[in-house]
Amino acid sequence: MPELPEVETTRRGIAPHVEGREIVEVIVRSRSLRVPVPADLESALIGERFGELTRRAKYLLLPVGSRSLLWHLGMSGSLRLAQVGDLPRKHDHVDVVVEGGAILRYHDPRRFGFVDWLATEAGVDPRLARLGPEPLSPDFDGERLYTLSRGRRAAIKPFIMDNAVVVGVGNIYASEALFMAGIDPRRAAGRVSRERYARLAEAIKTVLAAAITQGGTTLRDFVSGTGEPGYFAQRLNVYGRANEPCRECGHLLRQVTLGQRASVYCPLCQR
DNA sequence: CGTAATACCTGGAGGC
DNA sequence: TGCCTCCAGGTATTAC
Repeated sequence: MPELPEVETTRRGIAPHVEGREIVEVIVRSRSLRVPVPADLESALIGERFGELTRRAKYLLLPVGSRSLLWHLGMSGSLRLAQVGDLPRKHDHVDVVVEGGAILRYHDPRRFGFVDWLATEAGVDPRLARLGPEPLSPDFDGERLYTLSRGRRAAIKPFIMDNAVVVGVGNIYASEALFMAGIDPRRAAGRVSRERYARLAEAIKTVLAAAITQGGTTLRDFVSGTGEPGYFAQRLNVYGRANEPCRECGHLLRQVTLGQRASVYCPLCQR
């Protein structure tokens, strides 16, 4: 479900309802997420207040007292606001109830996501330590892509989805950015020019920023923290459109598999 | 080191 | 209706 725009949309939706609020109850219905829910989660959270919510890559960081929660939505997770009295549905694994009656409710059918303590001792949390730059920051540009890609024979699409290269670019937005930049997703990363990488970096920024503005992409059931769907799906040019006509040239879009992921592209517009 | 394959888990869609 | 296979927005680990 969530790539960077969906996680950012979630953060923006829930932040005003939980920041500065005291946690009054924690309900864990299933502890078996990708990382087991910490045994002390309930006891450690009650009585603390949420600090300012931030995001790094597709991770949400929620400060509580002297520590922070590291929350990842995995493939099918969502973090939504509910109210005391709203009955939990199947796969609603964790509720964090704050003063005033708002509930931060974690739903995740596939359980690829997790909530865990951010490591504080011994420096940086290993899950964040090796991440590349944020795609919307000035630290990310075509020059970085060009430099890191020299000598790489793997396809450019899995290359830009590598978190060590740049974070937050998942299957949807990698596909869309490559279309916008006119680059064939199968092309070897090391065989793309500096000029084309400059264009690709701009395309990644443009696509992600537009998706955030639209509230993310709702394919099946993504909803923001406040329950609204994202409207970027209407803007998708290639993702999910195999065998449909290219919006630019009319040629039928083709699907191949790269790095175990479906990749749709236009054989005429992308070279 | 880079690259590819695999594993984690559930549910929806489509074929029969 | 049911059973089967395939596919899905992510990431960590393993094996070359």
